[in-house]
Amino acid sequence: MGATASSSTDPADASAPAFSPLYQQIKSLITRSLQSGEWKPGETIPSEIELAARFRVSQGTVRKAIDELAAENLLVRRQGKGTFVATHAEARVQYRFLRLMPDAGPPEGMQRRFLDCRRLRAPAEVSRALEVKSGEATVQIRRLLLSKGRPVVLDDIWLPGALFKGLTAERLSGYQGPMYGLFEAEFGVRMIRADEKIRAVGADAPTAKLLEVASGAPLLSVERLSFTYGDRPVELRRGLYETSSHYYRNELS
Amino acid sequence: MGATASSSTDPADASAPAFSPLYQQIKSLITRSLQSGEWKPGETIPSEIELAARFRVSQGTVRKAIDELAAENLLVRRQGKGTFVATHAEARVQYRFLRLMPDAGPPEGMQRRFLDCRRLRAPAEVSRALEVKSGEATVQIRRLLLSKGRPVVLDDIWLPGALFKGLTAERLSGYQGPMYGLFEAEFGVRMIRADEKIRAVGADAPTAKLLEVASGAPLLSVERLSFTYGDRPVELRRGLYETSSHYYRNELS
DNA sequence: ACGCATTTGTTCGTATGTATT
DNA sequence: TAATACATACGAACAAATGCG
Repeated sequence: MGATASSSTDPADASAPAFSPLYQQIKSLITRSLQSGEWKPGETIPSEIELAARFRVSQGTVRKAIDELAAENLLVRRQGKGTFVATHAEARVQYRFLRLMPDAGPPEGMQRRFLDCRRLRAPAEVSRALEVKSGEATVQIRRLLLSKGRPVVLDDIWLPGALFKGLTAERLSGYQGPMYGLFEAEFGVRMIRADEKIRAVGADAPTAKLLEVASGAPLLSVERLSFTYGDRPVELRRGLYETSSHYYRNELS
Repeated sequence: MGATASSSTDPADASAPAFSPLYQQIKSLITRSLQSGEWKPGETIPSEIELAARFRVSQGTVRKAIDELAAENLLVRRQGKGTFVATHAEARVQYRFLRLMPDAGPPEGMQRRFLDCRRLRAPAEVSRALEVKSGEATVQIRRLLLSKGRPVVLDDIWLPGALFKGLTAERLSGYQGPMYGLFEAEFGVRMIRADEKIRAVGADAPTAKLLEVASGAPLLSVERLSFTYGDRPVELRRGLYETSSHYYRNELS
C-alpha cells in the first residue's frame, strides 16, 4: 500500500493523533489541499480516479471521503462534470447563511448600505470570540439591509485584521454579490459553518432611528460566529432584524 | 429479482411513478415499513444481510439505503448491535427540536405546567396548516415551561383530533419525558422534521402576565409546523420565549 | 446529429476489521 | 471464545450525464 496510508507492516506514523480509517485520512488530505488553496472555490478538483492514484487507494475509498466532504458542503458533485469546490457565489450556498425571508412574495435580494468600515483594536468580547489577542487589530463593519427601500437589518461585523488587510468601504460597496463571496474571492477566507444565538430585544434609541422603528420596538437579535476550515472562528456578527414583514426561517431535521 | 425492483429483462413496471435507483426503491420500502409500524421506535430493524435477502439485492445496496435514512435521522446505526428506529426518548434526538439554551450553565430540563388541553374545531389558519378540513376537530394544548421556577416559554399547540383520540391534560401531566416521546409511544405519531418561522414580538397583556414580564416586553415568537413520514403535517405550535437569560441556538452548516 | 471519451452514479461481490453480546 | 452486526476497503462492471469533435 502507499506511503501515506497506514499499513499493517509499517504502523509507525508517529505524528498522527490516533488511528483512523483510510477514508478519513484521505478526507483530511483533501481538506488540507482545500485549505492551502491548491483547488480554489468554483474550480473542479481532480477526478476520483486521479485522486485514487495520487493517494494510492481504491476509487471507492476516495469516493467515501468525497461523499462526506460533499455532505458537509465543502464540495459539490456534478455527475458527468466533476467535483467542485463549493463557493458562496452560488445561490444554494447563500441561502444556508441568509435566513430572513419576506412574509409574502419570493426571496428577495435586499439592497445594501454600508454605514461604516474601520479598523480598531478588538474589544475583549470580540477578541475572545475570534480567538485573537486582546487589543489586536480588527475590521469593524456596520451596514444596513433594505427591502423595498425600508431598512430591515442592521449588521455589526467584526473580522480579524490580519486576514482582511486592505478591506475598505469602497471594496465592499463596489462588490456585487454576497459579502462572503467577496471574502473568499479577495481574501481567501471561506466561511464553512456558523453558530447563532437568537433573542428578542427592544430597540435602543440609535438603532430605532436607523431601522425607522419606535424606540423599544421588538427586534430579533442574531449573534453569529462563523468558522472556516479547521473550525477557526473568523467572523463575529451581530444583526438586528425588524421582523414585522419578514421572518427568520429555520428547518429542524 | 423481486417484484418491485426494475429489471433489465422486464422493464414493464407499470405502477411506478418513474425510474429510480435500486437503493432508492429499497429506501422507500424501508420507510414504508417504518410508517406502518412493522418496526417500532427504539427497536432494531433486521440486519443488513437479512434485508438484502428479503429484497433480493446485495448488502451494499441495502447499506446505501440505510445510510441515507440514518442521515435523515430516521434510523440510528450502532456498530456491533444493529440498526435502530430513532426515538424521541433519546437525548440526541430531543436536542434537534429543543433549541432554547440557558446563557449560563448546562442545558436544563425545564419544568412543565399544562394550562389547558381541549378539543375544538380548527380555526381556518390551523386547518390550512395541518391540511385538515376547515372546522374539523383538533386538540389544543397550552403549556408553560419554567426554568428555576420562573416561566420562560408559553406554547400553544394544535394537533389533528383524528390522530390523537384520548389525549387529555392528565395523560400529558402524567408522562415523564418529552412530549414527542408521548406522541410516538401512545399515538404512533413520530415527528420527523419541522419548519420554523421566528420573529420578535411584543408581549400582549395576558401573555405578559403568564410569563411574568412587562406588557410589550420583547419575546421570541417561534411558529413551528412539524411533519411525520411522507411530509404529512401533524403539529402546529406557536411558542413565545422569554430570552433575557436564554437564547435560541442555531447551527448553520 | 452522432458518437466517443470523461466523470460521477449505481450495483454487485468479496474479504477483513471492529464492536457487542 | 465464538457468533453476530455494522464498518472499512478493494475490485469490477455498467448506467447516466456531460462536453467535445
